[in-house]
Amino acid sequence: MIDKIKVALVDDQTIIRKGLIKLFENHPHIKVVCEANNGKEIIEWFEQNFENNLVDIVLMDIQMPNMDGWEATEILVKKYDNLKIIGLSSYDNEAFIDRFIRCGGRGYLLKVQEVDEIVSAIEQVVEIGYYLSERVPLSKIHELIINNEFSPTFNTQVLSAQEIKVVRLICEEKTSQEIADLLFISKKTVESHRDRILQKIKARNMIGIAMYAIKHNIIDLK
Amino acid sequence: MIDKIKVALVDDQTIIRKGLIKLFENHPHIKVVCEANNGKEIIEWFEQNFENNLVDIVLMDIQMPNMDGWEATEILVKKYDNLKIIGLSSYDNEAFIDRFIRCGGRGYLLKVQEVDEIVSAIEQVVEIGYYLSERVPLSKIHELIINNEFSPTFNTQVLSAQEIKVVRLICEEKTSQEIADLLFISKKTVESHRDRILQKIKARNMIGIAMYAIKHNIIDLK
DNA sequence: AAGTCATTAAGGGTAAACCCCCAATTTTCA
DNA sequence: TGAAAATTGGGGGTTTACCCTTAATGACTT
Repeated sequence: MIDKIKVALVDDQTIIRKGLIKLFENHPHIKVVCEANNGKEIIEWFEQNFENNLVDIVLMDIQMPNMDGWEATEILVKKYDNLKIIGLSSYDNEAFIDRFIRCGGRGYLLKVQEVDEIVSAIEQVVEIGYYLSERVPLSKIHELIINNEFSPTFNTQVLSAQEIKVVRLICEEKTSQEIADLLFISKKTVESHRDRILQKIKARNMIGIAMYAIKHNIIDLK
Repeated sequence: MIDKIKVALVDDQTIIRKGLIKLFENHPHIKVVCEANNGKEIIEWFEQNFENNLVDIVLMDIQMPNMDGWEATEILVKKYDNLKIIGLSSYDNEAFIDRFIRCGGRGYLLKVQEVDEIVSAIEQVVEIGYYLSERVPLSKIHELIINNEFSPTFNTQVLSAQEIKVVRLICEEKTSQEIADLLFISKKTVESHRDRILQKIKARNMIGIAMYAIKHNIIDLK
């Protein structure tokens, strides 16, 4: 008999983790070999436990404290060649999916999808290397392979590191002068950054920046 | 032997629903008698199935399409006296919790909490009528009972209807003049509203208004 | 009947945001 | 290595946001 597919679960929501474990408990093809609360934990687990092929598939939540699913996926696929990671998120957001695939993810599942879909996604990734759905069509995978983007590039393709710092401070209700003082640059530079951000994301004003920041997970809602 | 506690599950995420059902499958005190995808579905289910005491406890997700958990809770507790509803959310947000308790909820659980906590929350609500935690302390329940607020009052206690209209348009990157034209009032009136909103919610600028709107569910992130 | 609050509206002032222009330096990448 | 992008900074302009004040009307409450 063929070995079961060895799956690692990464999700901060205990209910999801424990629920999936129960659901896979007597499954003929799938075995859960590891669970982690967040990105940091799964990376630590791999550092302590990685021998060849201990894990085939990681089911990775995206929104997590202590390292999100994008960052963790980026790090893990770089380090462990055979590892294939499937995203698992509440948000059907194209920017989220795009970023996840660019981070090296092989598929993207929504938490509203049926349990059977998760199983077939896992099996499909093991068999053909990626999971196709309406959300991640073949054309997108193709495009990414052709453009050699099947490896980490951040959502910084849009905003640069400094621009993201400015965005974060704007979202904290800071004025340009205050941001300038905090970043040790001139007010004029902050204004340059702000204007460039507005252009890049096609926003009219700082409200648009705030909305963009939330949608693209640049800031946390707490 | 005492009857099992009859629980209804309301959550749009299939994984959560199916996971909880599996987890409660062989539980000695708990029996899942109904599952629903959203607020609308659970209300329809009750309309079709309600005979005395078919359900003891509803585990109600808050963020759902087709009627959220607040609205559904408000409607159900009004209609079915013995029904007790526990909130189940991803967000540890005081405004969310407050609103849920004001809608008639008896407790609030986070999806990151342990499965055992869910079980004891259910048992506690059956025994003493509400579930206490650090998030919903006794003082808050007390306060609500004393002020006779253990029934629906909306988050409109803070912002008025017109103010909320202004907030929504601000979040769409509209200027005061544009909002004035859309609401058929003068620009100066819009500025009055805006200034009053800033005072009420203790914000410095429109970014603060946008953040408030998101946190308090005045606008949707889509 | 008095008080509170929502809604409407206005005057006037300062500061900040917004929108062009330009340009030097450094970093990054093909 | 050479081009592109990021980072920095400035001049100068218009518009908007922000902050203060006042005030009339209507609706709801005690």
